Amino acid sequence: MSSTPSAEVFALVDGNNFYVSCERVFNPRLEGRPVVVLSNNDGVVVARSNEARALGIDMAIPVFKARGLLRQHKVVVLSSNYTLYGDMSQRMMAVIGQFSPRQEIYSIDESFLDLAGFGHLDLREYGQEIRRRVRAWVGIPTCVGIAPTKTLAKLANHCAKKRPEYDGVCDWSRLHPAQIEQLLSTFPAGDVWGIGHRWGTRLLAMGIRSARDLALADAALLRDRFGVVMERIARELRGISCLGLEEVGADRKQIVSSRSFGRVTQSLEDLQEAVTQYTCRAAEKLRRQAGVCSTLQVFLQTNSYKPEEPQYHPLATVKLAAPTDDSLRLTGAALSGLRRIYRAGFRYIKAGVMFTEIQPGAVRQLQLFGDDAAGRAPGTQTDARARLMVAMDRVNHRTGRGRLRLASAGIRNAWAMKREKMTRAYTTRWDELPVARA
DNA sequence: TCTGGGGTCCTAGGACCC
DNA sequence: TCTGGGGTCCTAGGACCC
Repeated sequence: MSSTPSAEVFALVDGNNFYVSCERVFNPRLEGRPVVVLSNNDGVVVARSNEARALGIDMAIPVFKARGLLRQHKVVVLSSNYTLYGDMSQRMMAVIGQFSPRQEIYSIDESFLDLAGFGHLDLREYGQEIRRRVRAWVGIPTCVGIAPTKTLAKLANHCAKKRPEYDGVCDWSRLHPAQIEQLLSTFPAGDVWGIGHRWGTRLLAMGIRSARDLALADAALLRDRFGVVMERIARELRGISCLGLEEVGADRKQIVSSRSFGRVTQSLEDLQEAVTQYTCRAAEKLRRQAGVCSTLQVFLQTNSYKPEEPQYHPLATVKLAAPTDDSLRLTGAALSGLRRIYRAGFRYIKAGVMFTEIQPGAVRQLQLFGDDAAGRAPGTQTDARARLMVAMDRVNHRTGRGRLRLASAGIRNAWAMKREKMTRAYTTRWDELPVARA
């Protein structure tokens, strides 16, 4: 594939089977065994060891569908320990960051490095050094893909992982044109970064099967049928860099807190408890990034896996009088939205709260007609509230989430997520997990 | 019986304005 | 027969990612 020479060089470093690898660091007996890690609610498989993958356990498969395979092969089943994975991620990213002045942390287990200007080095050897250091210092096995565009770096990373001859590092620029040809033509278009299930199917229908087909496809046609995103992907496959490194850990533009219930509920009281808790959780995240929010959304969902039941997926948008990070105000707004959309007679399985229109707290607009203008010294009540929020966050951080909570969060929480089933056989493993301490 | 949660970006279409 | 046109803002929804 001919490509316009690009001055850019990206490395994509990612942890192999990251969640499983984190567990193995603290429990070496898991080495060599099939292991899966489940989603937050023990609902679906979100990580698999190579051994589990070889057994045909698919990613994102619901646990109840995989139960037979899991039992038959004595697969070790673990609930997610996001505290552990988050901590391991930070350590891993810090080590990887030593290898370039510019790093983008793309996800919990993936990081792009800017290696432009490192041309004097043997980048394959450099990649091996990254792998060795992360393995030695953090304990996580990684693979490295190096290429002139991020999309190709992802593809190279995939090759590094799947083809033993690369020994964990694939440097695109060191491949012969014939090798590149061969790699691209055997790589399914649907597996290219940015092509999901829907687009993959549509591409197939157009006769575009491989990454090579996609790279060679007519750009105007792609743009017309799919939009600029697809056009960019095709260009990136041709070696033309369209996606830059996004270095700054930008603040979230939206914050979501939502969760499925342990069992369906029809009661407004249950929903009020849930919405209160989700709003407070989102507000904590908002304060952590020192942001304020002026619009939020509340949504409810019935179980769409049961089409025979009446379906209702309402969404309410609530604008606040002034941007705020105050849990009480935000909860008041969320509950008013909830009352607007709640209808009796539906079996709700999930609720959620989404903060949108987030801005930095430093530029917060003063409320013209509100607490501050009500005859008190400016800022008095606002400041007291802010101090209360800080205190609440501190207590909850130290003593566990939800220790201090609003009354409307409730105590009974009959709807709360349960783990009874999955954990029946493996609940003890929680206790067996050594706890990582900084 | 049992199907995750938290993000981003882009686009189409309606409302509104001049 | 024929019913302005263009810009902007907002929202909902669709697609993708891990």
